[in-house]
Amino acid sequence: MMTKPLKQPRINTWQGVHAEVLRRLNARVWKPGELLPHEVELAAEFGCARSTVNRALQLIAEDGLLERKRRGGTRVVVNPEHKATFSIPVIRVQVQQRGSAYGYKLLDRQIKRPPKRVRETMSLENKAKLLQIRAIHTADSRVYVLENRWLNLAVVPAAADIDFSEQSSNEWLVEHVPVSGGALTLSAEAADEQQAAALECSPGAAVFTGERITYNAKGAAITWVELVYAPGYRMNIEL
Amino acid sequence: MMTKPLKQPRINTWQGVHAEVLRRLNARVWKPGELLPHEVELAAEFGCARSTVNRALQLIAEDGLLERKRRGGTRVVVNPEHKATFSIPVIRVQVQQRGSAYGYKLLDRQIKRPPKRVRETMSLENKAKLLQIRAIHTADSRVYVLENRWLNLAVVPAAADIDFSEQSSNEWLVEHVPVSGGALTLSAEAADEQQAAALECSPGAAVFTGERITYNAKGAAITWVELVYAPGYRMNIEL
DNA sequence: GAGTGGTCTAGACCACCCT
DNA sequence: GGGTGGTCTAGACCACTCC
Repeated sequence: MMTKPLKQPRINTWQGVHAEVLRRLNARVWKPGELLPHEVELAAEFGCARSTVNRALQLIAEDGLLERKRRGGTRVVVNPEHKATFSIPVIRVQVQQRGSAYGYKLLDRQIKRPPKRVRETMSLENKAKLLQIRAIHTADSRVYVLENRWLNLAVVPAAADIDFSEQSSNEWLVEHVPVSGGALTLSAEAADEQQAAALECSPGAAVFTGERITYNAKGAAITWVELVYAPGYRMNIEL
Repeated sequence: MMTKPLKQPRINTWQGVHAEVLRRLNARVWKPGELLPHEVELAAEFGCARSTVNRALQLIAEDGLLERKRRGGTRVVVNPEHKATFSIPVIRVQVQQRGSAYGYKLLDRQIKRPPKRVRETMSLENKAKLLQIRAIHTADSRVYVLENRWLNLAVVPAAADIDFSEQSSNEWLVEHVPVSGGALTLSAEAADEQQAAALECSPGAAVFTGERITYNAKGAAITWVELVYAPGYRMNIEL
C-alpha cells in the first residue's frame, strides 16, 4: 500500500507551480491564515527543485496572497489586498492608442516663483524660481488635457535652452532626464475660469485631475505637473 | 599590462547588480537604444553567476527600463513608461490608516434587474437579476464614500443569506470570494441629486468616482461596484 | 539552537529569433 | 544555424526568527 499517490504528473516549471498553488488557494485547499508545507516538501510533491517552488511562491507573495517569514514558513494572507500595476504613457501615446490624431500647443513659458503649494510639495526655498510651462494636448482637434508644469532648472539646467513649442515638456523629460521615483495624486476638481477657457467647458465642470511630482536618483525634485483632463475623461486600469 | 582592471569589488548579489545597472543607466553609460553586454560578459565583469545577473536584469526589464529578446540581447528602452503599483485596501482600512474612526451604514438592499450599463459591463442576460447594495462608509462621522454595488448571485449564491447591515459587502467579499481579475475605471463626475443627498454636498459638485468590476477564476463577473467619494477626496499613489 | 526562507553557484538544456 | 535569454537542477551557505 502506498500512502501517497505517485501518479501525479511532474510540475517542474515555475509557471506550473504558480498556477497550481493559486488553484489550491482559490479552492481553499490551504485556507486563509493557514501555513503551507515547506518549500522542500512542495518541491518533493511536485517533483521539482526547491528553487522552482521558491520562485513561484515569491511571486505570489509579491501579489499579496501569501506572507513568508524566515523561520515562520509561508502563510495564507487572511484579507488580501488587491494590487494593480499600471503604466503612465506619454500623453501623445495615450491619445494615439485611442486611435485619435494628436496635437500639442504651448500656451505659456516663463521663469518665476511658484505658488506656495508647489514650493512646499517640491521642498524648495522661498526664493527659488522655476520654469513654468502651460500647454494643451489635443485629440482629433479637441482639447484632451491641460498641462501646467513647474520645472526645477537647478536640477535640469538643460531645459532652459528648450522652448517646448514643438516637443512637449512631457516627452522631452522622458527622453532626457532619468527619473527614480515620485508620487501621483488623483482627484476630481471643479474647473476654474482659466481652466474652463482652456478646456472649452463651463466653469465649475467636474474635471479629472492628476498631480505628479518626480525625483531624480539623489532625491531632488525634478518637476511638478498638474494635468487637468477635459470633462468625460476616464482612466482605465486592469487589475 | 592588463587590459581590464581586476581590482573592482565583486558584485555577487542580485541587489548589487540591480543597483549597479540602474546607476549605469542613469549615468548614460549605456544609452537609450543601445545594447547591453551579454549576461555572460556582465557576470564575468561583476564576478558572479549568470543567474544572478539574469535576475537583476529581468527585474529591471519588468520595470520597463530594459527590453530583452532571446536572440537580440538586452537593449535600453528609449522612452521608458512610468510604472506604478498600488493596492486597493478595504475601505475600513483606508479610513483607519488616515487615523479616523470608521463607520458603516447600509442604505438599501434588494434584488432586481440592473441598469443597462451594468448589465453590459458584466456581460449578463437581459432578464438576469442581481443583488443591489447601497451603503455609506464614514470617517469620523462624516460621509467618506457612497457605495453602489451589484452582486451576481449566480456566481456567489452564499451572498443571498447575508444582510450586510453589520459587515460591508466590501469586506465580506474579500473574506469569502477569491478574485482573479478585474478592471477599475476612475473619473470625475458631477454629483446627481441622490448622490448629493447621501454625500451631504450640493448637486453638481465634483466627485471622484471609481467603478470596479471583478471576475472569478472562470472569468465570470462577480460584482460591479461604483464608489463615489465625498468632495475633496484625493487618491495617492507612490511611483 | 534549529528550522525556515533567501540567495548564490556552476552547469545544463531549451526556445526563440535574427541572419 | 547559431547566439541570446529563459529556466531547471542540485547543492551549498547564510540570515532571520521563533522556541
